[in-house]
Amino acid sequence: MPKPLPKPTESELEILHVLWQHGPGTVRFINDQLSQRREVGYTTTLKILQLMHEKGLVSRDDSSRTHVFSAAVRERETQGLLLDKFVESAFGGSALKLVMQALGGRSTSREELAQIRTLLTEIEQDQHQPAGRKPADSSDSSTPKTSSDDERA
Amino acid sequence: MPKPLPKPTESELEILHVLWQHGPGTVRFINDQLSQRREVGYTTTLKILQLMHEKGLVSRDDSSRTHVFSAAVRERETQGLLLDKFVESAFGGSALKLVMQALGGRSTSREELAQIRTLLTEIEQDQHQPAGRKPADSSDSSTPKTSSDDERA
DNA sequence: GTTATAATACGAATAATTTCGTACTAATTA
DNA sequence: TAATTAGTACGAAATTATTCGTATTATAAC
Repeated sequence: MPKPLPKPTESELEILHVLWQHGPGTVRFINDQLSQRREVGYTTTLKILQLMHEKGLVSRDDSSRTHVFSAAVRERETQGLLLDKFVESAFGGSALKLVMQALGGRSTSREELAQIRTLLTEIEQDQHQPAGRKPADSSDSSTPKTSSDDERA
Repeated sequence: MPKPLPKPTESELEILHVLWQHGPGTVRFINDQLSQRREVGYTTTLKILQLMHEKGLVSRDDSSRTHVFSAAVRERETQGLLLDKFVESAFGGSALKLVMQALGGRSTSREELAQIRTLLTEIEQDQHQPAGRKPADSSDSSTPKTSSDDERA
C-alpha cells in the first residue's frame, strides 16, 4: 500500500474542481479560473500546486518550461473521502441524518426527487440480488471536456 | 440581526456533541467524555471551552466556582450551517450530488431507505400545497430522548 | 490554621494553511 | 545581443487551530 492520500484542504479542493472540470491546465489557466471567483495571486496558486504535487494530489508535466498539472485523484473518490470525514465529525457517523437534513430545509426539485427515488429502488434491488449490475449513474461530472479553448499546452 | 455565529472547528464540534447529548456539564465531565474517544488534556478542553464562550458557541454559568457550560447553538442549525459550507466546497453547491454519493457506496438499511422514501413523499406534497402544515412527525428522527435539543441559558 | 486538592486564567509553543515577495532562469522581442 | 516578459523555486510572514505548562485562587481536608 503506497500511502493514504491526504484529505485536500479548502484551497486544494478549489484547484481540484478546476482540474476536474476543465482537465489538465497550466498555472496561468488555473489561476485565471480561480480569479473569477475570488482574488488570488499567481504565486499563491503556484505554491499550492507545488504542495499538492508533493502530496500526490496532482501530477505535473514539466517536460516543457511551462508546467501542466492534472488531477491525480478522482472526483468521486475524493468526495467520498471528504464525505466520510464530514459525516463522522458533523453527524456522528449517521449518513441518514445527513441525507435527511440535506433534503429537508432545502429546495429540491421534482426532478431531483425522482432521481433519488430511482436510486433508492436500485439500492433495494441490489440488496435483493447482491451480485449484480452497478447502479447506473447519470451524473458524471468528472468527464473532462475535450473542447480545448484556452491554452492547455 | 444578532451576529453570524462562527462555524465551529473540529474540536469545538466534539464538545458540542457532548453537550447536545448530555446537556450542560462541567469541564471535568466534558473532558472525561472526550477522553473516552481520544487522549486530551484537561486544560486543553478548558481552553477550547473558553474560546467557544467568547465566540458565543456555549454559555457559561459561573455562579459557582466550578463553571457549567451549555450549548448555545442548536444541533440542527449547526449541522445545517456546516452542511451548507460542505456542499458548497466539496460538491460545488449540489446537494443532490451529495445525497446520491451518501446513499450510493454506503450501506444503508432497508429501514433507512423507507424513512427517506417517506420524507420524499412529504416534500412532494408540500410542493403541491405550498402554504400548509409542517409535518413534524416522521421526518424527525432525532427526537430528543433526553433534553438535548432545546435549551436556553 | 495549614496543607493539599481542584479549579480557572493566561501565555506561549507547535502545526497547518494561506499568502505573497524576491530571486533566478528561460524565452521572446526589439 | 540586450532587454523585457513570463515562468518556477523558495523563504518567510500572517492566520488559525490545537495543545499544554504554569500561575493563581478558591475550596476541602487534616
